Amino acid sequence: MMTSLKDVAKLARVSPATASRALSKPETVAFITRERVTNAAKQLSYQPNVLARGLRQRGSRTLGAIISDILNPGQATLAKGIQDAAAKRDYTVFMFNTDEDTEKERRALESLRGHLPQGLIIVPSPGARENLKLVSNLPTVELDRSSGLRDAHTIMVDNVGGAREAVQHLTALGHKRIGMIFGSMDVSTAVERLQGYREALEGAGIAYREDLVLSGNHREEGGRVAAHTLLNRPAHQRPTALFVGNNEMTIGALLAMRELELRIPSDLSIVGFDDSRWAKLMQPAITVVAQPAYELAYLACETLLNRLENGVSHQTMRPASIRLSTTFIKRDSTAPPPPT
Amino acid sequence: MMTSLKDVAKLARVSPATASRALSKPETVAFITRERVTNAAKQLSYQPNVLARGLRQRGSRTLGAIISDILNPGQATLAKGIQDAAAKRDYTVFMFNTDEDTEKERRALESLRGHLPQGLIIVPSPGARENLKLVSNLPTVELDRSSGLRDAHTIMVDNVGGAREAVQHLTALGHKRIGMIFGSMDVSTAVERLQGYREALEGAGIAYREDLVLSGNHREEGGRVAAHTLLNRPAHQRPTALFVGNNEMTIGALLAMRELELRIPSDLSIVGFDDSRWAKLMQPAITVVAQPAYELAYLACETLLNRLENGVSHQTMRPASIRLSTTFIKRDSTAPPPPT
DNA sequence: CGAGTTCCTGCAATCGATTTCAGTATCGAA
DNA sequence: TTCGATACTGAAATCGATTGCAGGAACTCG
Repeated sequence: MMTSLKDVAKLARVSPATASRALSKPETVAFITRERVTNAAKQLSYQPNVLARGLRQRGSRTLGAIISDILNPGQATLAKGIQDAAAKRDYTVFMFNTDEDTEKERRALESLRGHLPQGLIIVPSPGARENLKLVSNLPTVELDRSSGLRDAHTIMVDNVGGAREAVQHLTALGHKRIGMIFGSMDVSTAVERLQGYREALEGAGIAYREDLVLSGNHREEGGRVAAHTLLNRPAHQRPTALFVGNNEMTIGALLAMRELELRIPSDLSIVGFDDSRWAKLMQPAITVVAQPAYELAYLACETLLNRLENGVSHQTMRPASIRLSTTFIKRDSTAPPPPT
Repeated sequence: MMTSLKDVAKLARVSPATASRALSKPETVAFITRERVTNAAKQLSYQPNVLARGLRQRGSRTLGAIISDILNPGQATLAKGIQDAAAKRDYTVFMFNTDEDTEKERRALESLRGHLPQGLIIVPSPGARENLKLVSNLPTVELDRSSGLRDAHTIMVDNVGGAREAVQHLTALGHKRIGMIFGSMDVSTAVERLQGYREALEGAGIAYREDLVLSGNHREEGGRVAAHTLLNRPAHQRPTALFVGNNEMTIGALLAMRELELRIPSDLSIVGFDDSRWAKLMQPAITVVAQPAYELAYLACETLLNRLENGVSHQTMRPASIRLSTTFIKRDSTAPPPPT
């Protein structure tokens, strides 16, 4: 049913070769011939077969994108940014989800490989370093996190700075016992945010205490458990403020606080990482470190496409590492600590 | 340096033809030969070129999916359901976003067409009826909404029943003036939910009043404006309860109520359509009609794949229309109306 | 007018996997 | 021992678009 280039050529009374050139390299074909071909193509509503073209040209205008969890609004925003940027340059995207699962990531990469994408944008899972060997000569940009690969291009936010600013805000309010719930040690963003937390404490002359820092494993339930553990102590030992490393765990922390009947911000101040709809809808509205997720993803995709279209080899190009800065948004969930 | 089937064949000392058969139709090849081939394939970590295969077989194991807005958590859930179902059967998915824009939808379909997908799952935009002609012989399943095409397969929820149940809950509490914010008349779900609202009112012997029903155009801002208009009246004319047609508009309505300083549920009861994280996190938690979005999408994809693999022709198969039921979740945002 | 360009077009090869068709080897039965 | 059936294997065509190369026409310039 699909009309092929041969049909167009026949209708335009030229060879398939000429038809092909008329459509994709118009300047190499005489004006009048070109007209005949384009008309024929329009008349038959010809659509080139991407598979055939891709086979010959070794790769179609296709990108792979691997994100960690489409249900997380932040990641969904990344997905949208990638797609919009790709669509604008007339690329299509194969999108995969890993659910933070290294094995799923591997399968996604294998499946992707057969489609011969021109490039890859990935939010690397903890095991990405190994997995990415599967596609070692595919131009790749790492988004939001770093896999730790030596010559990778990465587009991330300034996690250290964002975390530092958040915790500085808390110390400036007079908090001394500030807890943190971070993701996990095998994800670079979590490590960096923890680093920012430590730097801010140090800057305020507050000693780092291991018992105030727990992993929440990036998920709501982990955040709830961690917060419960941190906060379920007598008032004089309990942290007076909490810094939470991502949006899902922040929800968990809020649930834990409700279970323990702690009030915000009178009993406890809280700052989250990642802004979201509900953060400003809550009462009180949650103070957060906002990330420019859409811009980040858009930029990652553009970076990749520029690299592809300039024909710069993956190998020779010096790895670029771009950091966008975060925005601190003060709302109503932070206040001076309760009087002792 | 993609390894091709020819390389595998050479290493296994067989012809490419045999190598191909050994991998895809094992029973037609002698055991010992098959072993040699599979070993060679593993050794070279051979990955078939989907483009070449797709070219020859006229179509790769690829599906198209078009959803309306990946940033809406409900739609993101649909995306995930589709992907999981497809991955389980070893299909890959081209995912597109329309942002409810008919023109974007058209471009997505055109782009998709060139990739020769085996099938399509679509959340139709208002203009889908026209756009879908572009791919008229592609097996298609409509998800969540109906385009109105005669012989379409659709997988939706029971919007009428869900809305009816929500409004019955309100009438049972004693509400008489119940407002509704619906999406728009050109989207089937919105029309059906409005229908359910009318049926529930009728069942309770309450007259339908046009001035209590406004369109919010599916978006947060539309919902806010509509709610503001409905609620900005003296207490004795103001609705005592509000039924909102989707999650985004519910957020808008909540913002409007905050602007007008109306308290939930003492001044006003509210029921939303679509459950979400924040609905149960809010204080008070919001009563909603929940949709089985993941199941819906998973089922849509399975339906499509079954149809494909049973080789049932698109034309002859009688159109299936599946409805899943919604779940009413009573939380704390509904209560009897304030005494007059 | 002839040689050298320039411009345009078509032939045929190519990408990688699948599949038809024909050919060889093996085995059982007569 | 020979014939036919069965089981495997390989050569070559095919899918649809692109592209290197060669050839013909037209045009320029001496």
